[in-house]
Amino acid sequence: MPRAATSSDVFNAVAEHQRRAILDFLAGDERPVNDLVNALGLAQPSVSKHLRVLRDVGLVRARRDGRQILYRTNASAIRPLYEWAGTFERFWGQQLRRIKERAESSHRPAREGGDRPHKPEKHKH
Amino acid sequence: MPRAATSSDVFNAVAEHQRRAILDFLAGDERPVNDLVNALGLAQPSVSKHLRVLRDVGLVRARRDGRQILYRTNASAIRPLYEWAGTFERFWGQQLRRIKERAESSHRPAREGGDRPHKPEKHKH
DNA sequence: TAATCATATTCCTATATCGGAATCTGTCAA
DNA sequence: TTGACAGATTCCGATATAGGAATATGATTA
Repeated sequence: MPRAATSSDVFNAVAEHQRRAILDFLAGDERPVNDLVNALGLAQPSVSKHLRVLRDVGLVRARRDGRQILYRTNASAIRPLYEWAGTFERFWGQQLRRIKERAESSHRPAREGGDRPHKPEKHKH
Repeated sequence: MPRAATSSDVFNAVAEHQRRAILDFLAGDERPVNDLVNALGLAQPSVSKHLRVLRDVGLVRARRDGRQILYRTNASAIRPLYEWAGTFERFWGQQLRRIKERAESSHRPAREGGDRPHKPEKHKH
């Protein structure tokens, strides 16, 4: 089995660096494709293909305006990502605390039982 | 050029559904590999390979404890993702407002196309 | 009508991938 | 020691990819 398709969900679509750059550029207001080509320095077909992927997963919206097509980031499609990442938020502080503790205890060679019973130290035989 | 390596950055590593499941499971406290095998119903080699990717980008930390190796999610590595997604936060409300406006004006013969580029009326000639 | 601009699609190819099966490494117990 | 357990690694194969080049579609203007 190969990797999941880039257009299978937001996570896969957003994995590509250039597509994130496109979303950044298109946040706020709509722009024609050519603006992206100039701003990102990519070939026009590349931009079109990236936009296709982004549109397939709902990350951008498109609207024709005469000759050009105006794209705009659909920010709400990014929310699932934001919320998933946010579920780890409460562990950030926790982890920083743990690292700090470890750093402090490296000063003193003394080992003492902590408040939390953690598994036996890595020991070698 | 193929897709960027899964272990090239957090975004690519996290694109895979099973790896997100692993991160969810390993948030909070450390667990041996076998717990993951049982919890996710994946083959052991698959789990090991996913863990390898996650470790390469710093999303998990490993520690040997006797026969088993305990893994734990390194939540802080998820922050870049959270912060990138967060830059779009201010557009969510904005966009919801726009959608609402559009819905309200749908009573009247509103100009302005939908979310996809549709063929405009054949113009007169 | 033809010419031109703006964008999309198709064809091409090297490559990283995921899962499965088999195998290897390392640790503990008797 | 041997055996058993816990994980990691290697080999395999089908597949979706990203970029480049060439081409196609669609809209406007002369």
